[in-house]
Amino acid sequence: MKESDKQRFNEKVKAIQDTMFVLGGKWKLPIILSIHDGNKRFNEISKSIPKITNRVLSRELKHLEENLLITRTVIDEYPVRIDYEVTKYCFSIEKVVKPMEDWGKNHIAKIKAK
Amino acid sequence: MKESDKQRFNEKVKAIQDTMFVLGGKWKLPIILSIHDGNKRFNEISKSIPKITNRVLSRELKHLEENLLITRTVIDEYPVRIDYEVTKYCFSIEKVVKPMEDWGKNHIAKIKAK
DNA sequence: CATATATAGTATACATTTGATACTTGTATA
DNA sequence: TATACAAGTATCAAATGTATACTATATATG
Repeated sequence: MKESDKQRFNEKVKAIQDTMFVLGGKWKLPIILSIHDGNKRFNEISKSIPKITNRVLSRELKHLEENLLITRTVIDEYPVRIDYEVTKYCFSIEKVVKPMEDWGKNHIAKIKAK
Repeated sequence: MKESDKQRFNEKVKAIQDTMFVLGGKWKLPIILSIHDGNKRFNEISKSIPKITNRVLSRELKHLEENLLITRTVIDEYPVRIDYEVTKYCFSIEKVVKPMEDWGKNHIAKIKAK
C-alpha cells in the first residue's frame, strides 16, 4: 500500500469513526428521535425512552448540543424549565440514518435465516 | 403518538441500533478494511491496526464472523494458520459506510468552524 | 407555619467492559 | 536444550456504565 493510499484510508476511517462517535451508542438516536417527536423537556424525554437514566440522558444531551444537533434553551420561570429542540442541521443525519435503517432491517432477516 | 406509529418508530430504532451493533465501535470497520486490503492472518491484521490488542481483535473477528461479514479458514500446517477474508455480503456495507464517510467529513469541518 | 411538589440535573457507590501484559500449546529449528 | 512461531487466552488494573438517592429553588397545600 502506497503512503498516499494509506493516508486516504486513514482519513476515510477517521470520518466514519467521527460519525460513529457523534451518532453511535445506545441512546443518541432514540434521544434525537424523541425530541424530534415533540418531547422538549428533560423529564419528558426521560420518560419517553425506557431504561435511560438521568445521568446518561444528561451527558448525551450535552454531547448532542456540542455537536450542533440539538439546542438547549433556558426558560426563566419557576421552576426553571429547559427546552430542547432539534436543529435544522440535525435533519442532515437522515442521509446516514436511512441507509442504516435499511441495512439493519435486511441484516436482521439475514441473520435469522442463518 | 398513535400505537401503530410507536411500533414503527421502535422498529426503526431497532434496525438502526442493530447496524450500530454490527458495525459500530472503535475497531470493526478498520478490521474489515484491513482484511479487505489483503491482510489475512491474525498477526498481519493486528500489526496493520495501531493500538489494537489481541484480546479485542480476537473478539471483534468472532463478532464479524458471526455476522457473516468475514470468513475464518483453518489451514492445517505447522504452526496452524488461519486465513480471514471478507465475504461477498460484506460489500453491502458500502451502502452504509459511504454516507457515514461523507457525513463525517462534513461534520468535522462544521465543528471546526464553530 | 410545616410539608409536599416540580424541575433539571449531580453525587455516590456499585457493576460491567475495556485495555495491558503475560502466558498457552504443539512442533520445528538453532 | 533453548528458542521461536501462530493464534489466540488468562489475569488483573483502569475506564466506563448503571441504579439510586439527593440537591436547589420557589410555589402550592393543609
